[in-house]
Amino acid sequence: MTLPLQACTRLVPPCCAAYDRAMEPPPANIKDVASRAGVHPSTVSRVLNPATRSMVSDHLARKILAVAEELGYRRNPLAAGLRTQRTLTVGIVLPDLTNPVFPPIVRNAEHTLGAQGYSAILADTGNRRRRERAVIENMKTRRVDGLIVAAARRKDPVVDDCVEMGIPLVLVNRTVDKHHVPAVINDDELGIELALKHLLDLGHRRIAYVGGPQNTSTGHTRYRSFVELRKRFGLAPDRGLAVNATDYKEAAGQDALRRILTRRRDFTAVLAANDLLALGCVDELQARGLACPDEISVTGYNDMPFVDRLDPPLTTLHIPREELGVQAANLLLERIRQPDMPIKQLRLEPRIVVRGSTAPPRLRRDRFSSSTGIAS
Amino acid sequence: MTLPLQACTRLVPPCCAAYDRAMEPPPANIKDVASRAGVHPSTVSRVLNPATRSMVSDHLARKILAVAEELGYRRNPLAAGLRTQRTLTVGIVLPDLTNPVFPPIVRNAEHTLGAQGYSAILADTGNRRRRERAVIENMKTRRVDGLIVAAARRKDPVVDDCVEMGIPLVLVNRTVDKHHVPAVINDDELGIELALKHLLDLGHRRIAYVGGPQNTSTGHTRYRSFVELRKRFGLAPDRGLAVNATDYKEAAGQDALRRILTRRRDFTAVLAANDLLALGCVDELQARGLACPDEISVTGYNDMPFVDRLDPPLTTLHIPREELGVQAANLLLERIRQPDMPIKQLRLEPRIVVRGSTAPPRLRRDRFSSSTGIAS
DNA sequence: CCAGTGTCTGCAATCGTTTGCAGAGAGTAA
DNA sequence: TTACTCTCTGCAAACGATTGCAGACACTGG
Repeated sequence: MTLPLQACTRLVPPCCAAYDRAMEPPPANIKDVASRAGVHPSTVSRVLNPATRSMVSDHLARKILAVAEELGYRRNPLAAGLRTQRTLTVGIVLPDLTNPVFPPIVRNAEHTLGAQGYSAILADTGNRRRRERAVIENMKTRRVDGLIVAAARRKDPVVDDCVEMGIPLVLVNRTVDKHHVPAVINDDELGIELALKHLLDLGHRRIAYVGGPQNTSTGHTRYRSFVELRKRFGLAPDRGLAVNATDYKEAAGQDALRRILTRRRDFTAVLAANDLLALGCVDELQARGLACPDEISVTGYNDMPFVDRLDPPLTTLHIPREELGVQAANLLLERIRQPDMPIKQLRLEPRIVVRGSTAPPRLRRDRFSSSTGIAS
Repeated sequence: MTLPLQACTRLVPPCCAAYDRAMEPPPANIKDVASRAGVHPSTVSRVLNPATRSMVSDHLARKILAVAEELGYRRNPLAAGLRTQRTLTVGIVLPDLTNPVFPPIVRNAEHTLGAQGYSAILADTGNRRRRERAVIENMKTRRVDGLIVAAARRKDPVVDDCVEMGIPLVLVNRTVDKHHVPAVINDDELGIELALKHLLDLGHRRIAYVGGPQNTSTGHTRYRSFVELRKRFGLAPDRGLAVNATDYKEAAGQDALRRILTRRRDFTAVLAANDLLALGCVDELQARGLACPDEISVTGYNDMPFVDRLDPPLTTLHIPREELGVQAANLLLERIRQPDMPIKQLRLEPRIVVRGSTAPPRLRRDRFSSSTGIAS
């Protein structure tokens, strides 16, 4: 006869686990509950798992639940995850948490995930591809059940890998060029149309465009929409009035507008692809002594928190940030639970919020022609 | 003789694990590496673990590493965590991610943790105690190695529990009344002193105070500092000019100032305990047609992103947000690795940033006396 | 009384690592 | 040759839960 398998000496954990240093006993085990209730661990497991709960008689189940409660039993997610390959954990990957667009999305995603028992592990890539790859790799080895990615590029091999490996994944805010990746994004075409219409309605005709990085779907779509909508609205194409920034940051926006201003000064409005870019534009105008909106109007995109209190208050496109987070989370949960559902893409509608940074154009011929001689 | 223990049929995982649906083989495990290298799994484990690496001969180690590389082996953190009781995971608990103070803290904390192999589980309590308890409970059952808590109340039983259980924990931004909890906070006394001095230097004498919730350490300390510093600077105590808001939000700040304004109108400046409160104050002034800073100056606290571009640009106290995150993370790592080190509290110094919301006071006697009759 | 049916519970293997212990083997000294 | 060290590697028992399988048991109908 070999050693008894269940020699009941609970080994003290090998290293300095937290409860090792306190007086606390180790948290109760499924085995503890079982022996206290006089049943087998497997029965306890079945009672505690909603899906198998019906397998055990009501009377016994009630008793087991009582004992579990009494002992303060908590399921160990590591052990369970090891066995089931499910961790009730999802990864959230952001390009830049300090961009005020993202906190509301993250917050709402986290809430709705949490309500279903999922925890969110967060990573900020700082807009760097290397880091994106690294954090997603890390999340994969941590066996997350799914990913919410807000940092996607249009061509994103990391995302492709995840899709190929069958890891449930939902893109939010930005998407990739390939179809068939679930995503919750904004209707950027509509957004640009609203902004452009607004400017046209005010009477602007020469409208500059400061776009976002073309390797993001938002940057690309907004730019393309701008170009096409100009055509549709009967404006002549005018390449010189559009510059795409390399980054969704103020400095990049300022830089882009500066590049436009070095060659042209005959526009009366700037349509920016993002609030931060718009702020950069406002900075550049200010630096050159051009009044906004009196001389040049500016519009943004995203309606970040606090842009309503800026000087001037920014006319921009409001996107349903909370909704983006909630929907992304729900879509992900759906994919986790039913991986074979057809792939959904949600496109949420922005609405324009008119504030102080836009106004009808004023004739600036004089100023333009007089300043043109000394333009650097 | 019983069944051979290592019957080599890898069981297909019971449920629809990700790689189950793709063509991918299951990721290599330590046993695969071992058999491919012709050694025992334990040897592989020792090679892969830096602490035990020296136990195995260099030659063999090199070979094993090569095989691991070749098979694309990745340690399974669930299994390792189950065994070692360490998860390389820490929880970050926030009161409100949409408060712009927190993203930079989180971001930097996450980065420095990530550099050491730790992942961050994020939870936003929405400022609710119930949720705080719930998320921390959840993190504990997930066996996080430590916690960074930015949502602490002055009396916080949840925090006490963690400390008592010996779970490594670091408070950030806010602390608790009890001593001996590691924390990285601001020197609020200094901050209030700088703000008050600034206002005094400008010539203000009747200074209202809009404070934060008194159940937070920041709210409490800033209020107390304000009261004491008034005394120290020779101003008579004046209870009627100070109101503490119930929340660090604009609406609460506006409300607080409204309450002051119903009884008093003889102050020339408002010192707010937080930027959001300050914004609320500005709103209230605006609503009453009182010009800021011409009639009443306002100061904030935190130097949130974008308050420099507001109308008016907010005079406020800049806190080293990035530093807060980095230091909190480092302090936590230190505590995780050396739980018996003496407890540290870091107090970082704010500096004042003077902007457009403060100006010298103007005599408003006339206005005050004329309006006092019709004050609601 | 027996066979058949259905419900409930227990058994034991398994997920992938870690680690105390012991044994294998090489080397040295007597 | 024997005994004794010392270094390195293997063994096997954990960690805590899940689950396919089969057995126990009660009950029914013939």
